[in-house]
Amino acid sequence: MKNQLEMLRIFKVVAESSNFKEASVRLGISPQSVTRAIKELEDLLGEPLFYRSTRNTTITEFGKKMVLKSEGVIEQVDALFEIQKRSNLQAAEGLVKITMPNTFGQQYLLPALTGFLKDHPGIQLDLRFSNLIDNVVADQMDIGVRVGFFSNNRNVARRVNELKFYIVGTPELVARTGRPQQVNDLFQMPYTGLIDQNTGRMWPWTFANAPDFFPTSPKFTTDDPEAELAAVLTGIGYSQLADFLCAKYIDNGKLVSILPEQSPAPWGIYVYRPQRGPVAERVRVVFDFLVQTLAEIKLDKLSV
Amino acid sequence: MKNQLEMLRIFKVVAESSNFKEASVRLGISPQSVTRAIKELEDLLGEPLFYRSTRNTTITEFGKKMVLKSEGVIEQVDALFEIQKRSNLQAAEGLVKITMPNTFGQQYLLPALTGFLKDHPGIQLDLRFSNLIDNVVADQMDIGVRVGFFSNNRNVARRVNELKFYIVGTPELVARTGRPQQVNDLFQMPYTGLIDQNTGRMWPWTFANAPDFFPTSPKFTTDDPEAELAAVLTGIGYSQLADFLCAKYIDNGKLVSILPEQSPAPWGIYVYRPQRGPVAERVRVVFDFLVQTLAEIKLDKLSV
DNA sequence: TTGATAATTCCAAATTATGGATTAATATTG
DNA sequence: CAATATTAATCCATAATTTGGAATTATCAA
Repeated sequence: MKNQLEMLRIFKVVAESSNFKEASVRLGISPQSVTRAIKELEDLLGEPLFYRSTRNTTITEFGKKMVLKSEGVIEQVDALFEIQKRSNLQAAEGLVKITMPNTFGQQYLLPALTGFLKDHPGIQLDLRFSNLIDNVVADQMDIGVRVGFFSNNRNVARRVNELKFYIVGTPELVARTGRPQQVNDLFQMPYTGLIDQNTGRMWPWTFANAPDFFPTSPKFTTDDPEAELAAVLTGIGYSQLADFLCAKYIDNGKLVSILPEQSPAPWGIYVYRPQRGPVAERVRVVFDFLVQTLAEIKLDKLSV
Repeated sequence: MKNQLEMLRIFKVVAESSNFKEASVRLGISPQSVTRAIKELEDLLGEPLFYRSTRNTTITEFGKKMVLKSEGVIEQVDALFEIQKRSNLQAAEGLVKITMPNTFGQQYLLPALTGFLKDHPGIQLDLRFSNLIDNVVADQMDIGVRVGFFSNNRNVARRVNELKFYIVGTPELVARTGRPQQVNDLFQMPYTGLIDQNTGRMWPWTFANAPDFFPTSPKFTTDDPEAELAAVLTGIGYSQLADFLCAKYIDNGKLVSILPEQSPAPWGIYVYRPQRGPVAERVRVVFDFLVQTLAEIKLDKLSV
């Protein structure tokens, strides 16, 4: 395989697929070609891109980094070759509706998007902040940003970043209760709970090497992550919080990270849009901007 | 010409040359290929890149713009593919994921690996302790340590040490039951059993010159080797234990080794890693360290 | 244990790229 | 003004590369 760019294109699709076979169908080529392209790429890069057996294919950490870079390069090349088409098309203008999580959206996306609007005077945005996954609303949206997982293949989804979770408490709290040495210790100490607005039930705490914990008797309960953060900062109890909420407090010493080695697998941050029909230019522009922006954000300022 | 990137590379050199012939010399290809590449590029872009006659070639305004963009893209692609050259030159660094057995790993590997980390500040380790052989997890690991056998030839496995097994009991127990003189005597006496987490079934006892024994009515059952050791130390019953668990107790007289001449063939301790694809330097370094370390460990302090 | 499916390897066939020979065009020179 | 020299373009046989069917191996599920 002499064609570096083609290898990257194949790699990108494989990374978005759950296995080589699926990728080969999407690409309209044989699975053999996929195998060869990935192998060639791995040889060139000197590092594996996928952990794979005949029944399982998962991307490596290195692979994840490479996808983002590859996508950038591919987009640029395609942009080069579509210059004449672009000028033919209508300019990006019109209304774009986006749904996103409350806290995360207002903290990270709102500032970026207002900046974006200055560069794209023809575009209007309609932002809906909600932690609820409401399909009726979602179906009327052009773009969505969500944390967690999708089981929905009507969408084109891009995993653009990830959220880590930390168990945290104030230094005073730690002094009072003693530092928990293992996961089980936590459940004897005061803690706060967060309601999942979708189900009305408590969010479980998850760990790398311990079963999920469903808070049964929290000192404080809310359905708003920021409120929970505020409560934790007062020293009411321990909590498992997303890095974008608590990282800065860990850095400045207001909070202490407990049992960091028990951090669960990080959650994905996804940008998605409905797959129906051709994509309007204005939607594509905003979508690409969000993907770009979110991929670059450093949510976790901690030095691990 | 299918290779967009190659076309851009040729275009770039032509733009820097005064004519196609010169470019062909610089590129080490024939002038025909240059002609074709530029023609193809112009067809794709829908616009001429050079004004040319047989005696003169000058770049168009459109061509000038394209050179700049092409150079950007080419640099990015090259940067992508030069990652490995840098990392090959540099010291090993990055994340290495290792899976290992609970007890054995924490007792022998954890101390060694934490020491290793001090000498290799660039390396991060992700250690997963499990007695389960879970392929889904295992496939995402860079290195594994296991006791026993492999049926899997996708791995590069090194047998680095071995585990011996002893039938042991407390001196009090021996005094109470009388010292077993042959294997069959054991089965009439109290004993403990260990569950194989992979199968949910009892581990058989094995002997040099007697058939395997499947504990049918143990006084005490667990799936954790350390718990079984603790039970045996209380004098509940006899057990067949790995040397790294019981050797020191035999030495200090807390346990007595029964029928040592019936010890089964020792089990291998293996360090392995997936065979596919190239091996990252950081993985190689840790792998070699583990092989080295494990080969040197004296698990059995007994003088046989 | 069997059946089904995915990844990989091998290899012959199909496709694509290559450059020598030729042709066409045009500036320079005698 | 014609002869000469030089270069781009075209044609085409050959070389090189890519492709996917068939066979192999591995793994999971029933």
